[in-house]
Amino acid sequence: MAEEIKIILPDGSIKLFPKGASGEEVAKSISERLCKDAIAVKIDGELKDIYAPIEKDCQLKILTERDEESLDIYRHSTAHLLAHAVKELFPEAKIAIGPVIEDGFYYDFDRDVPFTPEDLEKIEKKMEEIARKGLPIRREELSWQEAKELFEKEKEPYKAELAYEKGQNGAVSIYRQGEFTDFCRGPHLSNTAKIKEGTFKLLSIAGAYWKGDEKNKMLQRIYGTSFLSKKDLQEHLKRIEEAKERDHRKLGKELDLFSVSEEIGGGLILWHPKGAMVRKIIEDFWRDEHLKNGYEFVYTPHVGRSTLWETSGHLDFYKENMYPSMEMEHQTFYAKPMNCPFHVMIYKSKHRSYRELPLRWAELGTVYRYEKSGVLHGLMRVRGFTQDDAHLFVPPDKMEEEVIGVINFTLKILKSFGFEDFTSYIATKPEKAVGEIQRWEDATKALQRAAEMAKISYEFDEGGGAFYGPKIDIKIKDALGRGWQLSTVQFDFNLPEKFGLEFIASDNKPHRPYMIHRALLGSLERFFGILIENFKGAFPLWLAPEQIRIMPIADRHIEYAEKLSAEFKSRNLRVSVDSRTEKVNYKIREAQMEKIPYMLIVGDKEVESGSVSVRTRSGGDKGSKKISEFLEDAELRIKNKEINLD
RNA sequence: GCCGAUGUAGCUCAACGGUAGAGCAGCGGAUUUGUAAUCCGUUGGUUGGAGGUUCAAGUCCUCUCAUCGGCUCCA
Repeated sequence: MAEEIKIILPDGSIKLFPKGASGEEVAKSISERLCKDAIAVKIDGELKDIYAPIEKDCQLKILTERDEESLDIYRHSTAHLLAHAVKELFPEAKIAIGPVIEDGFYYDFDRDVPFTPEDLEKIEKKMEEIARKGLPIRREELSWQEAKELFEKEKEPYKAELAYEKGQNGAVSIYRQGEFTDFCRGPHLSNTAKIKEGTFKLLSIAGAYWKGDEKNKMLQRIYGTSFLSKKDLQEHLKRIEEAKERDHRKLGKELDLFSVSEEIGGGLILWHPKGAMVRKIIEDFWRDEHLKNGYEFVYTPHVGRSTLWETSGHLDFYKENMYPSMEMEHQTFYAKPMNCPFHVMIYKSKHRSYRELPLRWAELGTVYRYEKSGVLHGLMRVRGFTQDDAHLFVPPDKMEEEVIGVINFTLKILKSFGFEDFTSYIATKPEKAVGEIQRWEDATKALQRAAEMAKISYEFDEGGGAFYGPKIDIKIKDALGRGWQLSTVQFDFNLPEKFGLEFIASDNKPHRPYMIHRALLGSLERFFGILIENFKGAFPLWLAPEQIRIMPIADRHIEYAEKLSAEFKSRNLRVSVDSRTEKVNYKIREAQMEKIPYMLIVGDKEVESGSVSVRTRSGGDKGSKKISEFLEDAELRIKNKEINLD
């Protein structure tokens, strides 16, 4: 009599099966449908292939489309299908790795001839063909030596290398489907036919270094994605389209906000009047809030002598990110990549007493950094940018309080721009670091406490801090659910040391202050880019470069329009009059495309009754309103920084 | 920096190795208009830059710059 094993299902029920039964059989015993839908199984919390024999009593869960883990398995099998198709079409291509990533998967290949977009179509067709064949996908376990030998025989050097590396902890596994064999941990779907037509798509081709190392050979990466249903894939493709529509580079051009000129150089931003207006409003707000929160402002130069950067250490650890030097009268200067040494020099300009600490010095400081040409990207990654920087010099006993204050201040500012969803990352001490251990621990703890007090979620990035101190980075989510890192609060144990910063405490002895760098918005360029994408160029009323456009219907209404305009301007509203001899439809269409929040149409009726006909960019015709009524409403929305107009 | 793609009028895009074109914008004129494009006319280009192949180059080749998708890196 065959030995029996007990299988506990998620609902608590227990079933008996002969030893060596598979998840597939268990599923079948429950229903045919479940068996057909099964993607993989979870045995005692471990993901396994659906056909894997079960050798002992266990808890078992059959994963279907409804389970979160299923999508990754599905994608991973799609990646194998991709590699399989490529090998059939281009046998000379060597396969490297093909993992699942956030929105899909990729597979790296080594092939002398580059893949073309037409190749992608061919590969996709071949994938469908292989899927339809319904090839069983089967796992095999073997020693790493066997695996290495196998892949060497198949002339797959990358796989052989992986077999050697991964094999150092014991046995490894491979998966076969038809003629195709891949080195893989699994689990996988049980059959290529389980990958349904219309659920996957190849998206792009890109270069990628083997193992992500610049020194290694560059391989060709094919990106793709797959979903458990056609509908999910379609939705994802729509999201990609939506992201394209929101691209700040596209909108920046259309709305005449900024540009980059080849003549000036890549990564150097020209802020056009409308973009500059938004920036001015952000800056004004930023300054006002800083004043309210106990900051003082400083201004510092754009360049500084090499001796400064030697003392600060930047020429040691940051040189490859700095613009090359400038020589002048036997002295060497560098454009600043950071503001901190300048602020430190202000600190050092006289003796500091504990009575004046903490000092909080803020500056919208423009810095220049050399970025490799290939990484430049619109406003998001540039070579000259303005940080909303500040440095805090804090006595140890006020350190924690100060950190909590900074985090709260940060969140308040971010919320003003309509961001609500925050996550944070606390980066702790890396192996190579400067500063006393005690200070690292105290500072890290303070960051953690601040995150807790502010009620934002946080994760530790162990060892992820800079060598000079721990930090907390705050990420926001935008309207499309994409994460962006904006704020950062970093301790610096290096500069106070290097520059010998001190303050005289009540014991009449010199002590070393804590120095904290922080930026709330990150840089004005990147922040502006994020705002553009988040709002799809339709800035909230308080930020809109032009808030109101008045549209007289005929020439005889211009006088009235101008009168209104003058009155609005005197109340600090940003308004213009479209007095061209054009139809109202024409004027509206233009204003609408410029995403102007309010359109006020004035004709005979309005002139007579002293009113305006209000139209919003989002809600269309709002009907006629008394001027005072309109003003009151608009001004309230501005004051409250409301995003909605209707 | 590396791999690949792209670069044509202000913008969006056409043009088999054989005279560079369209729509929009701009400009001129007509139209005095009620909630997303009124009509007519018209200007505009060393085809990113530099070399080369060819009787002939926007088109083919080399170099270079920029942009795009990634890699590495990052505010």
